[in-house]
Formats: sequence, structure tokens, C-alpha cells
Amino acid sequence: MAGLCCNRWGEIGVIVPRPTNRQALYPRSTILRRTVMKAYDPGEIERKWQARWTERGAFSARPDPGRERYFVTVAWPYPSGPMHVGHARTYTVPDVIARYKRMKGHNCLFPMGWHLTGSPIVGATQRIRDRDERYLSILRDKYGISEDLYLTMTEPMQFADYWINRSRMGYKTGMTALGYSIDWGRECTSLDPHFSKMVGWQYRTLRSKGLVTTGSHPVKFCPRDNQAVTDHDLLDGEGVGIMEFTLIKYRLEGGEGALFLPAATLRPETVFGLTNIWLHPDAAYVVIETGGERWLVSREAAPKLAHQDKALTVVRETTGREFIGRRVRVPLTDASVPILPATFVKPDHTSGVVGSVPAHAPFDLVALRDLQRDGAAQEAFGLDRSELSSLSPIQMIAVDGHGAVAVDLVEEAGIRSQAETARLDDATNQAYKLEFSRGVMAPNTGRWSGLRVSAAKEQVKRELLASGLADTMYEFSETPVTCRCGAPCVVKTVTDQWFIRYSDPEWKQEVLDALERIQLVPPESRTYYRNVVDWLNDWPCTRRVGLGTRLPWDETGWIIESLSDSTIYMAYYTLVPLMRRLPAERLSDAVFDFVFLGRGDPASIAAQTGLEAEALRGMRTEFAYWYPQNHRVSANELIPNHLTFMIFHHLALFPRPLCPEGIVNLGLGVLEGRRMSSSKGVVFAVAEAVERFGADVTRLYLMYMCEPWQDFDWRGVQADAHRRQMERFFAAAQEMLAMEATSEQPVDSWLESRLQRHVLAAGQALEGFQTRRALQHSFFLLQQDVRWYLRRGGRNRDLLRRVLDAWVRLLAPFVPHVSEEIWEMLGGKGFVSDAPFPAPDEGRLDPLAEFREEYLSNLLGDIAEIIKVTKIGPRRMVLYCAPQWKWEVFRRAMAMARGGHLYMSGLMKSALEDPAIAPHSRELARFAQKLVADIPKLSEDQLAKYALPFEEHATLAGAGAFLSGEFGCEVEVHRADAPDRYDPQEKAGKAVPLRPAIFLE
RNA sequence: GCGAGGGUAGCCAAGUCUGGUCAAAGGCGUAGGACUCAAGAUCCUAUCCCUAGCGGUUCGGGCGUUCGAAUCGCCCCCCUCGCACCA
Repeated sequence: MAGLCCNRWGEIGVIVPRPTNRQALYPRSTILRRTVMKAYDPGEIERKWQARWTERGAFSARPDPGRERYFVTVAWPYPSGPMHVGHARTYTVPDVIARYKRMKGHNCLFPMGWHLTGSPIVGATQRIRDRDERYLSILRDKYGISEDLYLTMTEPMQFADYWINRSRMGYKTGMTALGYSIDWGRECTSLDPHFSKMVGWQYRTLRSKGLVTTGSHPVKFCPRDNQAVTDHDLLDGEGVGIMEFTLIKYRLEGGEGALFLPAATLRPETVFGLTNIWLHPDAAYVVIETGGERWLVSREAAPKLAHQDKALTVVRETTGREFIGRRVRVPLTDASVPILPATFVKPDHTSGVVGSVPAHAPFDLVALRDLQRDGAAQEAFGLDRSELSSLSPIQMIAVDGHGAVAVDLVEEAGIRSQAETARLDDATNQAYKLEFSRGVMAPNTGRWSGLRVSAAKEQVKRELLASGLADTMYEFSETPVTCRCGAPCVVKTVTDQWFIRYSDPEWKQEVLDALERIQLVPPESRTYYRNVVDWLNDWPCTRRVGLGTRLPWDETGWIIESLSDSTIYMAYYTLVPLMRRLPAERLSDAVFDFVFLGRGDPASIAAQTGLEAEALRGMRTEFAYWYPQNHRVSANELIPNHLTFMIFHHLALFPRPLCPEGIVNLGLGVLEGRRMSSSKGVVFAVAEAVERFGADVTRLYLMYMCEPWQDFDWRGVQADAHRRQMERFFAAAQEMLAMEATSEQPVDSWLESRLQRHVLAAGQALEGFQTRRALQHSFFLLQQDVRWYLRRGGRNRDLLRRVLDAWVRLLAPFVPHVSEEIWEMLGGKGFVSDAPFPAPDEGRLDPLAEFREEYLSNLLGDIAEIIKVTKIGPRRMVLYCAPQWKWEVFRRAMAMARGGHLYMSGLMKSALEDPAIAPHSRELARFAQKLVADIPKLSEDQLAKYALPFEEHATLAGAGAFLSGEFGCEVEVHRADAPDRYDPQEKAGKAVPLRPAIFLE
């Protein structure tokens, strides 16, 4: 249908104005009148409104049973550095939503608190005390803190307070500057004694439900400091993982009673393909006694095992050479295999004993071939040549399209010697991946035959461990791992570690069920959550270092780790105002049982604790009113821990309906293409952003650049551009207010209609947290429509005021300060922050008016195109609208299309029946052909539009003055079949319905 | 490897679920013009190729389904993030 009316606006509905303009948008002569315009001064406006909000307590929230509540919380910040624009994005999202909900009439609570527990703050103060120059230089040079000042911040609380309140780059400073509608009356921290009381209740309750247990756990550990270390404490080896190896115990045949060779492997399922054991002939080994057994391990392995909770004594020292040529028994298969020498064996890695599976491990294959070729070595170690040559790979895993995988890979890579370690490492990786993902256990693996390798691995391991044929050993995934003190770290097994039992199947199931009821933004995150719940294991929830709540029943100094103490703090916000007035030490578990669960009798609890029953009832009321949270706002990266933990804990501690109703998962932030990082100084502080752009522009830009869940990239040029956008808007608003003329125009109903569409779209978008889409309509598209309205000659002062009135209310959640300012100019009552969010009035939708403007816009486009191509500066423009008979054919074709039977023959027949059409039979065929080709391609919406009672000639005639003004030439409108038309180039014949012919001269 | 999310014109990004209104919104950048003594700002226009408004070639790559695909299916390539005791 492109030939009839090429539509340029999609659902969003945008008019793309094309022509060269001869008049300014807001012509000074008619609109501006030298009105005294206020320049946009964000600093002044923002201070003014922030002060007024504070003065009136605009955002403090009290329970009000008469109003529907809305409770939104956001991950509390960890104040150990400046608040940057990445944080600003995180906190602006809930603020926008809170402001929107408030305007929708909700009693809205948006609280804030500070996470002080954990190690970074202690770490930072420690570094200040240690005069760590690298860190001090960041404080001094990046964050502009004087030496005098930072040297006073050696206590965690001083340090935190600085980054919350005192620094101009601090969090509360920044949040205030950005105009967040936070109820500061509920400010709290994770170190408040009252908070600790709640956490104590939380952990005792979890424990009583059997969800907290003790067990052993591997951690990075510095033997010199005798302390567990975090990545923060490391000089080398940041991010290095701890891998769990299975030690398969091979029993030495003959002599020495029972001596086991524990070979470490990540692939216990390959035990069926074992052909021999490797020892390094020249490395030092020791015989140790542990758990009533004797083991042969490398000398380096003994202390490692000792750290991993193995009581052991060294019986004697030896070398690998001593055991070469002897034989061991293989568990599960009971085969007898020889011990052979190999130089690739690393004595400082795991146990220093290696099981050889040449069919599936490239190192083993190559080492075996090396040895088989090496007569001298055979001689030297006194190996039986014929037996050695009889050793060949035993394939016990089948992979489609492969033989023994290691054999294939070594062949492909052309590896010749075990000294080619880089290529062997690579081949090993490939073998592991290939077999793990696609391998199946071969028939020679007994009852594991046919199992996928990924499943068999776990099963074989479990079987070996259960029958005492194997043990476990941990090793770093990479070395070295070095403590700040310079000592090499080890893996230590902590044996009295406390865990939260996230592996509990029933608990998991409850979480999975709850997940289906939670509104997730974006919805795609649901599968991610499901997977996390699936593989989540028991979580070590206690630590020895850092700040935090003491594990309530423990005397040994465990504190609750910081991801585990912050799972239900949203409930704490509801209690703060009342609880803060009570002495913390009186907050017994009975208090929380009553407040959270409604258990017990307030009078008797009051009697036991010495608290007022009224205070207890008050807290219960607050909690019951606000909970559950409507939305939790946090970052994508917290899905694998914090957010999922939160669901687990809510389900375990509270009745099911108190689980969060929705979770919003934010994307991460990038600064000019680089990942933001406070420690590397890749940050743009909120303080600077507000200073340079103002709070509103910062918010506008943050909310417009992408939807909340997408990763965003802060770019200075873009922020600059948004500053100009704000200035333009502020000026435009004043111009709209200063408008003098008041007259009704045909375009009025168009602008009304467009406004309704934007109001509708913006509201829908905000319900789904689509801040970008909402702004697209509330700011940019509406602005475009107002421009078009003025360009079309619209001058209705009352209408423009009404539009502006709705406009600032649409924008108030995003740019609250400037919206208040304009609201005040409009004479609005109270704060715009409390004004109702615009509701769409569908009665004001006017599809015909919209279609008319769309038609004109397209016409403008066509004319502009012709001018561009021909470079004609037109003095005269003649438009010919399609003749009646074509319209009649068009209508018939449309009717047939709606009936689903538009065919050439039918259309021709029908058309020729009409005596008004019949005379044009020659042109008819070609026109009908085009209709038959184009109309079926139209969508429902498009068909509906074309069916509107549109008067083409009247529209064109009415737009004559407009077109004349646009192109600075005289404009004539004719019907294409008017006998007296001016048509020197015979253009009129080209006119078709909705697409007039054009002649320029 | 496992898991999740992506690849759209110079950049950001909408559109993909619900195939046709998509040469593909909007913003930015760039260019031209209007306004101005001038600069900035503002406003208008242009920004894949071609062209009296026609048409042509596009939406990571390939194949396919369909009258019709940025949108559906299959295969492949590439990017980002998470994988645990760390906030």
C-alpha cells in the first residue's frame, strides 16, 4: 500500500516533519513577547524544593489503614568510598517508582539504611592505620581527603560516617542532592544494636528449624597470620578458586603392610581406564600416617593435608624412585598396575601422586609413550620391557565421532613429548570439556556403563568416598596465592564452620514455588533465579574477621557474614521509628515473635521484658501495614546470592504471603566504556554530576539511557546533551505559559488525542518499570507533538496550559525539582509530588485527527523529497487529490479485503458495475491491480485507519495556508478530474486516494 | 564447562513474545539552513544507495518455513555477566 500512503509512524506514533521551515517554532512575534524568561538554574531550583520537601516532611510515611500502601526497598549501600553515578542509577530507579506510586495515591514508603558489616570498612581503616601508601594516595588524590582528615579515620565507624554524611562525595549527601523521596526517619545501619537483636532472633529461629548446621569448609588461609584471608587480603592470586580433588587410594602390593598411594584427580570416573601410577622419580616423598592408614605423598603435600583437617605424622622420608616398578591395586576394578616414573608430575600440586589414564588424559598418554620409547630409562629403573610395551590406553568413555579422546587430541595437536606442557594443558582442557559434555561411560565400566560422564563423575566419587576407597583434597586453581604479609597461602579446612542449609530440598521447593508468584523485572530473570536455586549449596554464614553480629549461641568468636546478615533487613525498616526508642538489650526473641509473627500476648511480653505493651503493638501495626515489600530493587549480580537468600529467609521466617511481591534486577554500570570501580578510581561522583548537570538532568539521563535492567554506560557528552534538553524544556514551558492568543483550531483535538496516547503509554511503562519507555513518551515524544502543534498553527492557550499541567505531572517522578518549579508557575496546589499522576481520557482520542496530521506529514515528506531531488525552489505548488471514481474503487477494494476475498476479477467486476467508474475502464485496470497487490499487506490497524471517514479534498484545502507558509510559495488544490485545473505537466493522473499528485514550478 | 543475557544503520537504543503499518521510533553525533553583528543556544532539514515523491540493498553469518521475516525454526560465529564465603 506504499503507493497510497506511506505511513511513517508506528505504534509510538511520531510525526516526522520534513519540509524546510520558514518560521521559527516559537515565533517571538506571537508567543514570546519578550516575556521575562527565567534561565534554568538547577542549583537554585533544587535547593529550593529540597528545602520545602524537608520542611513539610513530604516523604515521611506513617501507616494509614485507609490508604493502600506501597513499600519499596533497595539494596543498601556499603559506604566505603564515594557515591558515584552507578549508585545514583541504582537509587534513582526506586525513587522514580516511589514518586510515581505516591502520585497514584499510594501511601508510599521508601527507606534507606547502611550496610556496615563485613570486611571492606575494617580493611580500609586497617590500611589507614598501616599507612598503606597505595590506598592513601587514592584517598588523597582521587577523593581529595587531606592527610589530617584521613589519619583520624582509623575507626570503622568514623570511616563509614565520613562516607555517609561528611564527605561531599558521600552517600547521604548524594542522595539528598539528587532529591530522593526517602523517609530519612527510618535511617539505620547493620551495626545498630537493635538490628543485631533482630539478626539474633533470625538465626536462632533458623537454627530451631534445622536450617543452620555446622560442618567443614575449605578457605584460603595464611599460615603466618593464622587467619582466613579474603581476596582483599591477597598480594597475589585474587579470584583464584579452590578446587576439590578426589584422592583415589591405590594400595601398594607386597611389603610395608598397607601403604596407599592417594592419587589426586578431578575425574574419578576414569578410574576404570587406569593403566599405571605416576610418581616423580626424583621428587621427595614421605610416608605419612593418617586416620590409621599409611599414605605415600609428596613432601609438599603433607603440610597441605595437615591444614585440611588430617591429623598426620610423617613416618619416613623417601623419593619416588624407591617405588618405581612396584605395583598397586585399583579400586573398583581390582586390576594390578605398575608404578612408573614421569617428570611432568608436580610434587607441589595436590598429593604428588598421579593416576594414569592414557586413553583420556593427554599427559598420561604422552608420558607413557615417552617411557616406552626410552630404553635408557627403562634400564635405569629396571622396568620389565615386555610388560611396559604391553601397556596401552584403555578406553572407557565413548564420545560420538571419536576414539579414545586423548589419543585423538594428541594426534591432532602433534604432541611429541611430555615436556610440551602448554599444549598438553590445552589438550587436557579439551578432553575434559568434550568428555564431560558429550561422553558416555563405555561397557567396560560395569554398572556405570551407559551413564553420561557428567553424572557418572559424581556417582563414582560418592561410591569411592562411601566405601573408604577415596578421600578429598583441596587445591588452588592457580598459584601462587600470596598473603599481603608475603607468606604463601594454603587451603585450610575449617571444621566448625556454620552453614545455612540452602541445599535443603524442601526449602528449595518452597523457594521455587514462591518464585512463580513473584513479579520479576525483567521477566527473563526468572530462569536465572530458578537455576540459582537449583545449584545453590549450603552457604558458610559465619566468619572470624570483620564487623557484624555475633553468632548468638556461639562463644568462639564467630560473627555472621555480611551476605547472611542482610536478608530480612527490609522488615527492620518498618520497626525503626518505634524500636529505636527502646533499650536494645530488652529486645528478646519473644518481642520479634510477636512483632513479626503475631505470636504471644503483648501484655505478658511487656511484663517479661519491661517494655511497654503499646510499643509492641505499635511495631506490630507498622510491620503488618507495610509488609510485604511490594518491590525489592537490586542488581543482577546479586541474584546468585543476596536476592535469592532473601527469598529463602523470608519463606523460612515469615508466613508465606510476606514474601516480597516483586524484585527488580538492575543492570550494571560502565563509565565511558570502562567498568566502574571505586578502587581504581574509575568513578564519576554524584557530587560532580550534580554540580555540573544538576540533579534533574542527572536523573533524566540515568533513566533515559536505557531500561533499568540493562547495563548502562555513562557518557559525559550525552549528559551534556540532556542538560540542553532540560534547558529547552524549561524555556518551552515558560513560553507555553506566556502564550497570549487563545483560539480553537482543528489541530487542537489532535494534540489532545496525542496527549492521551502518551499518558497511557507512560503509565503502562512505569507499571513495568520501563523508565526509558516512559520518558520517551513523557518527555521526548510529547515535546515533538507540541512542536508540531505549534508549527501547524495551534495557539490554544487553555489547551497548552492543560498539556503543560499534565506534562509536568508525567515528568515529576523523573525530574521532580524542575517539575515543582513549573507546577508552581502553573499555580498548582501543593507539591506536584503529591498531585495525581495523569489518567488517560480515552474519550479524547481522535483517530481521525491523528490520521489527518499523519496524512499531512507524509505529504510534507513527499514534497520535501521532490524539492531535494529536483532542487526546485518552488514559486507555485499545485496539489491534485484523487478523483471520486478512484476513491470509489478504493472503498470497494477495502470492503472486499475486509471480507477476505479481494481478487482482481472480483474488483474489476464490482467496479465496472458502477456507472461513475465505468468510463475510466482503461485506467481502472492498472489502478485495481495495484490495490489488489498492496491492500492485503496491510495490518488490521492500518485497514481500520483507512476506513475512517477522511475527507481528502477538504483536508488539503484547509492546509493550504499551512503548506504555503512551510514552503514559502502559493498553493493550489484541485481535484484531479476538475476540468479547469492548472496542470501543465499532466501530473493529475498520478493522484491516488491518500496520496495526492504534486506539481512544483 | 555450567548458567543467564545480548549482537539493529557513525554511537546509544526501540522493534523480536503477538510475521505485513519497518529503510526500521527516539536520543546523541555530524552536515546544511533559519535566527543573530558574531558565537552559543534555539528552530527546521538531511544523515544506506538511487530517484519528481518510484525503486534497490539492509537488521552478527548461513540454511529453512511463509504469499511475506529484524521478527518464526535449525546450525554456526562473536560479546557481556555470574559460578560461592565476596560486598
